[in-house]
Amino acid sequence: MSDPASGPDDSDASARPASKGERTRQRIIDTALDMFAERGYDKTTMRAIAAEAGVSVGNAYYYFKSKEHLIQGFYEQATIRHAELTPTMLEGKETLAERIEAALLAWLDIAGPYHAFAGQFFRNAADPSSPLSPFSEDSGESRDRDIALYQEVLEGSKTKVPKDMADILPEMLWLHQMVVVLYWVYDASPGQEKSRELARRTAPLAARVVALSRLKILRPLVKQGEELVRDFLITRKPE
Amino acid sequence: MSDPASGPDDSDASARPASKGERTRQRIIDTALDMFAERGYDKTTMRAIAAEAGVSVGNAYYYFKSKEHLIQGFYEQATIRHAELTPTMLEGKETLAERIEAALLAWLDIAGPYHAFAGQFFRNAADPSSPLSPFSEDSGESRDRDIALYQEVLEGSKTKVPKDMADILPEMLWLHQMVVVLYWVYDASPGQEKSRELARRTAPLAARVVALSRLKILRPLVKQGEELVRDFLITRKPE
DNA sequence: GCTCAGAGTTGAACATGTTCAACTCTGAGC
DNA sequence: GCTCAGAGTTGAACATGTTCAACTCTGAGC
Repeated sequence: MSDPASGPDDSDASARPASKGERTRQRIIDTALDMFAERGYDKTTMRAIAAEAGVSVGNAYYYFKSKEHLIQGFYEQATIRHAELTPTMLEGKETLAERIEAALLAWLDIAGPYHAFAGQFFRNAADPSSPLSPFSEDSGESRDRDIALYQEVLEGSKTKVPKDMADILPEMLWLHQMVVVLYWVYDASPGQEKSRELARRTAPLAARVVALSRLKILRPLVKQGEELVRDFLITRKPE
Repeated sequence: MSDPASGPDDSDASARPASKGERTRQRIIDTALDMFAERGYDKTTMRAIAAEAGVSVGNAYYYFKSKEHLIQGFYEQATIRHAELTPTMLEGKETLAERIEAALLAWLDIAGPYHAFAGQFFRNAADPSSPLSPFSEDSGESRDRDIALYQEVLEGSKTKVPKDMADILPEMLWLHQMVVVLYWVYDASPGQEKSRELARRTAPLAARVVALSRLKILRPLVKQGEELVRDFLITRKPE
């Protein structure tokens, strides 16, 4: 049962001299992502990846349960870099709109090189039965990292947030990002410029919605929306 | 170039004695959907479908470019039945909230039996490079049918709709449906009861948003949201 | 009724993801 | 330094989606 292929050693980038296994694993995923970016997911066979990485096909399967699981490496790597890159871009930005925009653009910067195989990537994201979906248990770590980032986006801003919404706002902003990412996946414009435009135009809107949420007339609406998110979204990951 | 496998004869259910080809095609898709619903998408091999339908594997590929294209048959069939079923369910319903809810629940009723392989279905929906995505050219007919349905939902209601929003509202309600469908795909609750609850709770919210959109304070927000949808969503399908 | 272009059909061959029994290497424990 | 459990690795065998050259059938046009 013990799910051998989920990765013999999944641990963080601690010290540890990186066992032989860890190095092999890293070599396989690096090779795979390079090849995906270069010639696309479908065009890259497991045999080719194995050959290029200097291992046998079977060995690749020792570390990654399936070809699709290699994609999770992309998601993981992307959120890690997103978490690294965003704080720098947030510096000096004080309005919520600017900060949201910065976080979104940072993501687009990072994901850019992989746009070519993004479709294939999202194929998995949309399949709940596979453990690769951003909503799945397996992706929990990556997703949480990204949600935490939006908490930072919020906390550093001057915008006052209604107390009872503070908890779920990061989740909602993360959802907003998911929408942008979804658009990006479909974006055929050169350099995915339209996605960047979407981020730029959508960020102040999101910020304004947050600000307006304090209005009396909107109170019941906001309240219900909040409950909705709480009941239907957060429930999903029991701790 | 002429894309032979997209279906030698795609025409509507007109009279016409149904050529041999049409019948074969129908037999294949019927068999496939049955088997998908029964044992799942992955577990159903093309060989099995062909055998069960009484044709050769190659013949199945004559009618459907790939296994995934069989899934488009599902989407098509679902929207056709949705368009048939909803009007009955709308009868006597006058408030916008009730009507939206009815349309959503109708969809859930229809899709219910296929929930088991919905994940696999959405895998395609999320891949823009494949022509199966609901946003793609190929799915245009099905999607438009569904959007038209929401126009009916709106028109039959008593709620007054701001003139400048009338055009895009059906699209927005369709997007709303997409969100519910997306949730449904991930829904692991027995009988997908949570999705129905989501539809029920979300319908009045959507209706209220439509109603509130006339408020002066919200005017700029609504205006921008509308432009956003127009610029980023409707652009997609040039005519 | 005959002809023939093209629709319809076949199944073996191919491409590629995945599994598995067998082997080799590593490093903790003595 | 020896031992051995278990990590790491192999490649042939397998499963299944897809292609394609060859064949057969159909029905419009004469």
